[in-house]
Amino acid sequence: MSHTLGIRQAQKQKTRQALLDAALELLEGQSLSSLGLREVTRAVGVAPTAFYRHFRSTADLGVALVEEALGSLHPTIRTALSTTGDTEERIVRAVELIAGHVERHPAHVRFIARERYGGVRPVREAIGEQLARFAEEVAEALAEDPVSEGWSGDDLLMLAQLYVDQMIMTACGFLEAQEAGPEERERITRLAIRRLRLIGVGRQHWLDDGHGDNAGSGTTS
Amino acid sequence: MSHTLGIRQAQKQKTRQALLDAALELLEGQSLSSLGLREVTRAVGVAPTAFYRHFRSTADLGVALVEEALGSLHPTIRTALSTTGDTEERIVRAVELIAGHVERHPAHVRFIARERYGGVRPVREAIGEQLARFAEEVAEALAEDPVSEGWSGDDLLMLAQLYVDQMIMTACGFLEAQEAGPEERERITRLAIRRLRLIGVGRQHWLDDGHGDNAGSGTTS
DNA sequence: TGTACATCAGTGAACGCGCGTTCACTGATGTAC
DNA sequence: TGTACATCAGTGAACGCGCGTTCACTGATGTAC
Repeated sequence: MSHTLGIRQAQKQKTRQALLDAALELLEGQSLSSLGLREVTRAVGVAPTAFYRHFRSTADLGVALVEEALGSLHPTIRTALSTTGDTEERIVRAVELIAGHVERHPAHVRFIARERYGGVRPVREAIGEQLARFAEEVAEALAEDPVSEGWSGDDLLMLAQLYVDQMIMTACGFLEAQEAGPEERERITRLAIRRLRLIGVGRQHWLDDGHGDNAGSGTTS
Repeated sequence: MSHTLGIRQAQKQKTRQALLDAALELLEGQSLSSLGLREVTRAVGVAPTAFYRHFRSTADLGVALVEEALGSLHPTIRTALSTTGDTEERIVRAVELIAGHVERHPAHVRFIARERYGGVRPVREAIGEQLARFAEEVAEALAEDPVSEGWSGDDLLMLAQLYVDQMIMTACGFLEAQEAGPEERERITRLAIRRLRLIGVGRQHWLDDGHGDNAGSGTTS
């Protein structure tokens, strides 16, 4: 096997990753729009000019970080979606998975939360696109569920986006709780579970309450 | 009446407000953590040193902006809460009120969205505190509603926070829609209404489904 | 009303510093024969 | 295997520039008599 990437390529990847890691760490105390190129290279221990071998600008690096951060979130979402059991079990499991993800990748979560509406347009757009794709994936999984019978695709996507937004807000809650302590973490867990329960109750009675046929139409006859 | 503030005080207030206005405008394209003091004074047309007569730092100015931005949101919330009518009417009215607010104060909304999880701690904390107060206010209003009979205070606060978060996310949606066009605005409106409907359905069946007695207790017997 | 003094919002020069970007370079790695 | 040349990740000096902060100042406004 000779496609071992070559020493040069491997070293380049290593430096690139070091730049990404250093940037992520520096971003814990500031926003991407104030992150300096020299700051990042200084943290890594390379010359400022080396930065340009990997990224055009810090905004470009930011887009790479979006891929990394949401790439690490994707498997967690897929696991949550493939969980079996009754509604309550799946809710608890989902919240546990989010808590675990925040514990493993706090800087990723912070970055996404901070830059989702942040000051760097290409990064904002990259996050928006990825989250839209997550929502589609969630909607597909929801469609498999017997509870979703009779739901319009539009409504399923609406619900999926609601779940994705909840996931991110819960993750932000856990992030803030990290500074506080384990009892705050516990509080956030219980709060998130009850939020999901309430949405779940709404979901179960959506059609009973006559909302099934409003979808996509502007008026109700 | 001699408490007309005096020429000096009035002029000082005027300059202070000009600094706030200029900062808010500059923040449309960047985050607070990259906003420069000289940038702001240049935009206003005063010397950089004049800044210090009003704020200790840009973070300090940011906290003042939080008060301004959430101060402008407060009346909108109070109006939404005091709206009468059935559930559907109140939902539609609430979404209209949010849309109107975003149209009147887009920069305020953008600032809050951007800095809620932004890189400047005192600003983040100021926003968190204010939003918590909004949630309490919403919870109090919800408690008045006959639908809330039998709800624990904890659950009411949970629901109130959910509504506050929805409000902010809807506002962000309208903000993004401003760049797109009126049909996107219409889409966001319909989406937000359906989200609130779903939460409303969950709210109406919360007790039926046996969630009323879980509140505040860690385990279910 | 007029005068003498105090206050203080805004000035402007000066400082040291770190920024992003350019450029020609070096020397290890890769490739062709 | 050995040699000659090409590639290219990382270097280091240099640039012009805007930054935050300091300081002593000015002159309009406020106040006491």
